[in-house]
Amino acid sequence: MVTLTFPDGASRDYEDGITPMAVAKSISSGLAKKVLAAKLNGELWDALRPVEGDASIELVTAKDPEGLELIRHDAAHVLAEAVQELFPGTQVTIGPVIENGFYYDFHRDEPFSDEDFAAIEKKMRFIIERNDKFTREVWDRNDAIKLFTEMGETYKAELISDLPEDETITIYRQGNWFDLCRGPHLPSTGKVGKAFKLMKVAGAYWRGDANNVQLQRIYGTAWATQEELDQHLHMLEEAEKRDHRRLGRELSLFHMQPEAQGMVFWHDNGTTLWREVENYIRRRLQVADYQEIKTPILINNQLWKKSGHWDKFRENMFVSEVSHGAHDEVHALKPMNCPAHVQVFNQGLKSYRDLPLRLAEFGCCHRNEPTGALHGIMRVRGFTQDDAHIFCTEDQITDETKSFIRLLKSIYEDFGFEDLLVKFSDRPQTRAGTDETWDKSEKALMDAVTAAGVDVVLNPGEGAFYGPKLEFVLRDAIGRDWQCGTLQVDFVLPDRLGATYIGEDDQRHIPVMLHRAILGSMERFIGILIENYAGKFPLWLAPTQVIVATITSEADDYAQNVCDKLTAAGLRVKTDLRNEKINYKIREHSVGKIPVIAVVGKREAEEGKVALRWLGEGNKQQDIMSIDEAVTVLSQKSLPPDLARG
RNA sequence: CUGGGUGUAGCUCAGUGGUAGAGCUGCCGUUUUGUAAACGGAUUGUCGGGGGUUCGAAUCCCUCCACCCGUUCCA
Repeated sequence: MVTLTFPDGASRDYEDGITPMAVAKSISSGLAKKVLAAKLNGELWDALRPVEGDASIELVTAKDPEGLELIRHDAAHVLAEAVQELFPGTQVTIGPVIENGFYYDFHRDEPFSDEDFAAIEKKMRFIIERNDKFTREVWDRNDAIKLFTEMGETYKAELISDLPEDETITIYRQGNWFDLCRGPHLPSTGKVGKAFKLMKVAGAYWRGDANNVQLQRIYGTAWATQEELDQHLHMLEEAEKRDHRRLGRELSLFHMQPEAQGMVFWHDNGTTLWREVENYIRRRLQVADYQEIKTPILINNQLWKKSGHWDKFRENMFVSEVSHGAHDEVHALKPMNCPAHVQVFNQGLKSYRDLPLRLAEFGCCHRNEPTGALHGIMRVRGFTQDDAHIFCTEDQITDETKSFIRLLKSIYEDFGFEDLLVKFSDRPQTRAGTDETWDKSEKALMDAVTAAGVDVVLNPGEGAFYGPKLEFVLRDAIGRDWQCGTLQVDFVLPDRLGATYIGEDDQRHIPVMLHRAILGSMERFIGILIENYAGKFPLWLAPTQVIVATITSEADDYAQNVCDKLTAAGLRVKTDLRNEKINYKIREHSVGKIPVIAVVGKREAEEGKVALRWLGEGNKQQDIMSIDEAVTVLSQKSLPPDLARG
């Protein structure tokens, strides 16, 4: 007899060896059809595996996150079986569940291609149709290794030998096919359903190590229902439509070309966007008591040797060698701004009264990233950081961090990002500084985030070698995460570069340096803005805010007059006097994502009015008003959020 | 860095050994237009670069480059 307790607190007795499936049947046949697995005392359990003793039980269906994971996991198994049937000689390795789906890594000499997908999917559907039961078998370790070795499945055999001694080795069977697997699984392949799709094939290393052989990874997505699959595919389409590379071209924001790989040619529109973002940050920093500076891009390698970059970062730096008659000089483009900022700090004697000293720069950095790492304007070789270094005492770390987080959150919110994830990375294996220093700086940082009321996710051992760091990740309009801001505590660099201040005790002390960025890089952040807004920028950011479009050429002079008045009020305005129908102009500028179209025809010209049409899905509403009113309304609405707050 | 894919007009793409194409954009003309595409016309090319095979190459082979998707790394 076993006693099972249900989530509602009720408990029932069942005979020994009862399965969760049988439990479900005892409740209702409808539930029995839906049940995929169970949670026994919180542990996921096969629906067909007998219960071992008293437990709390929770039945898992496709509606539960765990149920969806099982569907994806089993889809991976079905994929593996299908592939092995269609491509004999292919070895299986691992096939985990990932966000939105699953993948399976195979070893096969010939490449898979997208064209194989149709056949594989067909075979998968066949296996699912067949509805084979998943059965769990516990194996002796050596027997299992022998089994897989004899089958030629060397990867599986290797996996088993590397499992901890006390681990139970389980094999799951589906029909004639089986796989090493911890489980649990669905009752049968049929429960995987039809809402799956193979997405792409890519290379991946065995155990993620580039020194190992390369495997072929087939990615798939799987969902509980067809609707969810469709929704997911739709989201992907939406992401493609928002792709900043596409919008960058369509809206003429920027372009890139092979002669300057990983560097951006900003066009007029993109530059306007940049300038608005930069000016906004500049205003925020000014209020937050930062000083803005500008330091050289090209610096002699003597400094990089002192800072340690020449040792640690040389392969990522662009180096310039120039011959000056007899002697050569070696310079490098700065990959970071910090050493240069210390040089500014070092000018003149600093007192403790000068601290905290916050030096900010829109610093243009270059890093020689591998080609494969580049991606549009999100990951480039030449980028501008909204960088700053706060020189302070150890006691000031907490307060500085607190006010930094407050500033960062407020800035993200102004751009429409409400969701923020903060990662806390503590001491790495190889590090500089004593344990006491690390204890102190980690505590100061942690106290600060707690005081700022932010939850953090621990990222153990991922800190910089010179100190712990915070990483700020924001979530965009379609649910994607982007790492932008960062704050790093540094006890090393100020020491190396000889930064000191005179303390209250009249002695020289070494300041702590906080490296911090909010947007991260202007390029990436603007890329994120493009995708987040899908090119439909809020009025204050829009490269062109208003188009004055005429209905007939009789209104040309009047349109120019309207344009002049709006421009004089500081708005970014263009006229469209072309010999085209108003329908044509409205469509074109709507597609061009211009926020406001000011339509003027004979009527408006006679009455001294404008008809404002706001960008929006199927928005036909227009506001008719005098020119002066339009100036007032548009000036008000185009204020950046910080200025709008007054 | 490694695996796969792609590279043809400004954009999206067709063209698999025999005279380089379509749609959209742009340009010119007609149309003076009332809220998401008026009509007509002409033009548009180192077929990613280089080399090779062939009577003949966008097409086959070699090589280099860039981009895309993964992996990795990061701002």
